[in-house]
Amino acid sequence: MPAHSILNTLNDALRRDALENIGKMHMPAGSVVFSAGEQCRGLPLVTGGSIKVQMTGLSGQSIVLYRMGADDICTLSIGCLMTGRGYRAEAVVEEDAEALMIPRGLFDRLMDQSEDFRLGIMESYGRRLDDLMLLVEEVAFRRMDERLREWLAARSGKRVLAITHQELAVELGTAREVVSRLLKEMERNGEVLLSRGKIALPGSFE
Amino acid sequence: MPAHSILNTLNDALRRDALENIGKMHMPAGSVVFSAGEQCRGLPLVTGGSIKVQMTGLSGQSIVLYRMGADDICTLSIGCLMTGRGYRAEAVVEEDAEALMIPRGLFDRLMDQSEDFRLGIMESYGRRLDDLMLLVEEVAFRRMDERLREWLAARSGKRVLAITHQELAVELGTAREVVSRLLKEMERNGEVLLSRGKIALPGSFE
DNA sequence: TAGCTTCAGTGATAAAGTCACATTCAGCGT
DNA sequence: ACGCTGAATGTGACTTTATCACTGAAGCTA
Repeated sequence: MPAHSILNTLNDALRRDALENIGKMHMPAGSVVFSAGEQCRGLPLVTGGSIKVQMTGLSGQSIVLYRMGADDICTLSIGCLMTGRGYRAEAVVEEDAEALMIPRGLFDRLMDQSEDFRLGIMESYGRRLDDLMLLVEEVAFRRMDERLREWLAARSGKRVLAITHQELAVELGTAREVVSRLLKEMERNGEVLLSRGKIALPGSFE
Repeated sequence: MPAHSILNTLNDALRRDALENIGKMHMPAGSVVFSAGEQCRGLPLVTGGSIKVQMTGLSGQSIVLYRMGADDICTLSIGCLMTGRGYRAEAVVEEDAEALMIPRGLFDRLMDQSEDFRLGIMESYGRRLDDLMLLVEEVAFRRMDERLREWLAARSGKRVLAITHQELAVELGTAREVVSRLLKEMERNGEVLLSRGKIALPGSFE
């Protein structure tokens, strides 16, 4: 079965326990892992693919909070698991994803009996808090044109991005018109090449 | 000693352990609990007063992320404690505060041996994540005049707030001028009464 | 009371968000 | 191949927020 590094350090007894109780999930791109208000039924350990977590405000506008990929832990689920409150955000699969689902009982046993498991969970939590703090700062203080350029630069491995302006607006937490205008400006500068649902980055058209 | 509810459920052995190893801290208003980059030396359990956690961006601008009060746990410290990375934010005492400082070793023992302690830590983490997610949404999408009014309304218990426009700007993650203009507008509407370093709320001057 | 320092007010301008609508494109059915 | 339709994009007009560069006012201290 696809491994998750947090399981590597378990002793034989716990490993057996884990093998018996872990559920395996395959989720095709586009599927919704959980949505706002929903109850949590276990802790997902992501083993592959890409999942984005986003929230929708009262205003109806959405913003992407962070992504999960191979070897990530869905820290957000732990809080829901422990308190019984529903999710505040929703998670959508971007690239076909796989995850191991740890049910509540097993989670409690692992937390009780494995120091390394606890350590992994705590580290994951810490990283998530850091991410969110950085996001707050970015949203509050940074200029949108810089943030857009950085978002694109971070994905310059792909020569052509298949994304609409609306989706990009949700990534950055802004309005579609703002993204459209900035991209148009960038196209005039020769920084990108636009077509319906696609953004071609330099290197792909020079 | 001032209690923290997370310690209430410990059994006798752990309680003794705790009593022997917990450090007690008194911090006067204005003192800095920790600042950015600093290493973490233990987990603070806040038992009284008020501490604000804020971060300063690359731009040099700051924003208040959240506050801690009686019975709160400084979740942010756990990540630093586990990974050894420095704090990304800073914490400043607003109203004289007290906290119990749990050193790393004791924290590990409590996490190992008390299910309730673990539960308390996880719940605290969950709440903090929720807070930060809500803050992201607020900063990204809500109007500044509404946010300012809500901030003031949440403190309408005090008839007169002793705060400068600059401090208020940090609370909301905006510029001082913006706060000044909005407050001036509110004063024209009779919603507040301004004087140097003070904001008088309705009820105090009607 | 003169001089300093901090706090607050304000005009000008740029960036970003909002609203309303026009235009363009891709896919689909006939 | 043609025209329809819905989604995606373009854009003007206007408001809100951010930034810059000051001015003025309040309180403190020597």
